[in-house]
Amino acid sequence: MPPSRHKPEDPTLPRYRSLADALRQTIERGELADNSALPSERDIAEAHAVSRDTVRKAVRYLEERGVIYSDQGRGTFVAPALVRRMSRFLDSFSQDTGARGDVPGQQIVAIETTAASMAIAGLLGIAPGHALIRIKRIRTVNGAMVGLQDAHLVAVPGLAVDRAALDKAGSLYKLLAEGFGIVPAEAIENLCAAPADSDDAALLKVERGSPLLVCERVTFSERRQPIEYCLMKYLPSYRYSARVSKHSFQN
Amino acid sequence: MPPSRHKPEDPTLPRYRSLADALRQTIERGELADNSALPSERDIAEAHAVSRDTVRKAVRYLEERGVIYSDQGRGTFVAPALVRRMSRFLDSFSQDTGARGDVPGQQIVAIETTAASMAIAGLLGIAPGHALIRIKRIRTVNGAMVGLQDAHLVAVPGLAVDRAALDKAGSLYKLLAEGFGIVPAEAIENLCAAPADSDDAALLKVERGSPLLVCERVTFSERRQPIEYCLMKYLPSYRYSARVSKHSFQN
DNA sequence: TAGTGGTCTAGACCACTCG
DNA sequence: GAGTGGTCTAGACCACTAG
Repeated sequence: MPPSRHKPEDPTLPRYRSLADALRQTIERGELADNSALPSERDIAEAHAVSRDTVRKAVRYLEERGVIYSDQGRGTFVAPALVRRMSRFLDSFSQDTGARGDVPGQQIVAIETTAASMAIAGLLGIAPGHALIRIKRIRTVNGAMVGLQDAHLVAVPGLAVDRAALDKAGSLYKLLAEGFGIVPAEAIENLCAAPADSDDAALLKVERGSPLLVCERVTFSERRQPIEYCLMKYLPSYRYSARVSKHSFQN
Repeated sequence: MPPSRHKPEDPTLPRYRSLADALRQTIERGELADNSALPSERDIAEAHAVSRDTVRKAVRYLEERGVIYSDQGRGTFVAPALVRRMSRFLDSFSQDTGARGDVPGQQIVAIETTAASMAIAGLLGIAPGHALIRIKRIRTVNGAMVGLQDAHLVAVPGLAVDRAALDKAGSLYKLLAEGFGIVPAEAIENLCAAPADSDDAALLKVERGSPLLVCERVTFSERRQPIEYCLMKYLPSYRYSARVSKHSFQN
């Protein structure tokens, strides 16, 4: 058994993840220009004393995240910075904007218990009238208002959300994860434009009828149980970003 | 060598893809309920006379598309229909709406050659003033107007787009692929709400200032060369859908 | 023709879940 | 403890690209 000189920072991290992190760092350090070729998978395997299959896992991991791309028969290449920086992930508003170097904030408008309407019940796969915890907030970035979030949590025994706990956690998802072990794994989102109604206008301090970006989200737990329905309305200053890849399509 | 009863419809399709298609069909036929467990990977491997690794590739393929999900130590399960039907893919407007059973259409407003502004040049990684082919269209679904698309193609030798060819192909991406071998592989998108300006208002027959969903897209070829910048403005009736997964995030 | 990524195999061990 | 998915290996062959 050849002694591996590979020293994973986190001993629990699988080898292909360590390798992927190492490769990503090499790229982000600027040692490889955009669209330049990485060493071949066989060379990387030898250099890091791992099997080629492990290299392929690392390569695939980075490819899914838009960091590199492979061409059969040609090689593997560094994705242009514009693509590399982009990756759409399920994340709380707080982490999402935090990752851009901005400071997220919130003003809690209301927390109340309600009953699910037919529309929301249908989306969440629960019975109409099922208890929901509704959390309405104004979101801010660097102190400036950017939009409203109206979350409807599926009430489950033991789940309780109050102002103090939410303020302390700063993020609803963080509170759910750390306080109740509820971890979002997947979500579907639906976006469209819509005019501000009187409530929106009052809260966001814009005129009634002015344009808002409306995003509806249904979030699922790791076991694909519906967690929440969230209706978000953002001012025009807010940007929603996505990376779309051909591989997501079936051919 | 045990005789495999597996008969791939397309002989060029890799085994894991055939297997994935077979599994997907089993699910879509309704033989497996939402959140019910699939057979274990080892059982599937034996049943289909392939190695477990091939099964894992098929499982992963479907997992990425939101069709199934795996839990370590528990098993692999059918994703709920709501998630299953959702997958965001890079596609032409035509295929995108066609996949929903609607009939896409277009009215070509203008096709002209322009010079890249600094803003667009920066996004596309080309020099300001570089030639662009601008294609402005009104998009329709089932005959009803849904929005505007203003595409700016990076001009390359031999590339020519005219009304007749575009009308015939029906889709710009189809024309690019079949006519010029230019195949989009990846794109980044940026969405926000904005009020209609006078041009938008006139073309879309709405009032000036009424809300539109604005989507900016930069598309890249398989070799990550910028292909186009496209500015899209949609009426509130248009829905943009996305599936967001935790796996896209780095932890 | 040489080198690349893409697929496939057979086997091993680990981490996790659950009865 | 039995069964599951997750990782890893070593080797093989294929499909494709390029000089």
